Amino acid sequence: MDFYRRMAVIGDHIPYGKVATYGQIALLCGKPDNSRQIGYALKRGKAGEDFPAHRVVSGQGNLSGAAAFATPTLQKSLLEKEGVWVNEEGKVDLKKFRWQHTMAEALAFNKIFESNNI
DNA sequence: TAGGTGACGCGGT
DNA sequence: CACCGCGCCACCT
Repeated sequence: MDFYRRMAVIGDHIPYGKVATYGQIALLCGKPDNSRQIGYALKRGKAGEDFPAHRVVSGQGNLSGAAAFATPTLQKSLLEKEGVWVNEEGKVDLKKFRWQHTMAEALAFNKIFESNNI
């Protein structure tokens, strides 16, 4: 199974104006313990150019920080542009803005993985 | 080949 | 709240 290709599929479905956590994406990829690999993949562009990296935050709602983007405030501005509030600490309220993916969506991803053999 | 390092997460102290 | 420790694993030294 191709973790990064699965990740790219998920990235296509993270809704505009919502965020997903590393762990959530790892889970949807079928590897619940591989949250570290999500960060690694984003850093190296392994999930493709189209992946909405700015919509990925930690399990506590923290943005990735200055190092991960071209400018220290890029992720924040990208999120705010889509209506996601980011507080002074560089954190988003997950209760409000986390992508609440449904079980049906998770199953749909599995079907996509299956039919594409990834 | 062994050991260290992360855009992480969870549990414990 | 802060700071461990551990699991995880692709990639470096």
